[in-house]
Amino acid sequence: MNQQLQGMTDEQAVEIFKALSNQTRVNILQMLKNPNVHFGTQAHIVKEEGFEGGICVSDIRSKTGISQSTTSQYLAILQQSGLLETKRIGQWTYYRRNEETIRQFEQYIRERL
Amino acid sequence: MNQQLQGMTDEQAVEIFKALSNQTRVNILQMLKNPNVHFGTQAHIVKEEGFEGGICVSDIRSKTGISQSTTSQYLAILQQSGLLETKRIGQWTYYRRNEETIRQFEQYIRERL
DNA sequence: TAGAGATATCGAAATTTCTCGATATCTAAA
DNA sequence: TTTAGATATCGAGAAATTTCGATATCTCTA
Repeated sequence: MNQQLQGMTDEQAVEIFKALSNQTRVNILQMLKNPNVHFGTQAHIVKEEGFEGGICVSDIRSKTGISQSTTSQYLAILQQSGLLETKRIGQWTYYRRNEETIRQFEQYIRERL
Repeated sequence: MNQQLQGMTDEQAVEIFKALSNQTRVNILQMLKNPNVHFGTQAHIVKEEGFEGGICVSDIRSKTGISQSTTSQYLAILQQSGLLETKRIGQWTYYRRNEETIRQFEQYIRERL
């Protein structure tokens, strides 16, 4: 049975709940929903290289009020849960939402919770 | 602006994420979705007093493999987050899902996350 | 190849969560 | 009113999370 039919496991869902059990991490996910609104024209929003909408760590940090190391860790937690995807381009690491996981998470809540 | 239009706050949603960041508590919420399936005919499923579908703490405990005190605490966490509602009838405390909160939570995930 | 900027990782202290057994409280029944 | 059963609360030790500053690593450029 393939992943499309199977959907998300309970374990994956609990990892996502853990990732979201922190207001700052929820805020990060929400800000990345509309990068153009939350990050100004001076921000480095990726428009090429097949990673459109990606925002670099320091731009995200400047919106959160937490330290650089905590920002990096929070982004790793969100990425490991599947909610974000990441790509290194040059010296920057860009993060953006993984809409496919978010869609599966919505489906889990709707059908399995 | 009333609650219906306003929807759930970020703070309420984070409380729910915390409540669900534990596999046993997720299991409890899932079992309460279909009490007749998960709790046998010997279970005390409320059918009167306006609290249909409610299950008492000891029946829930017998399905979870955790201690009585932990079961009681987990149910309190779920109730305080709004996911469960509770009613004392005689010497039993019954818990059941609060489908209205769950619906608002689904809406939050869909529209705000 | 040395330096600067961006990000990741490490180590640690403070706080929170997990989970239990013991005990207290509440209710019905003898 | 004493007892028994159901549930809640308390106190505590172990584990996990939070969050930081310091430091390491990576990449571009001088």
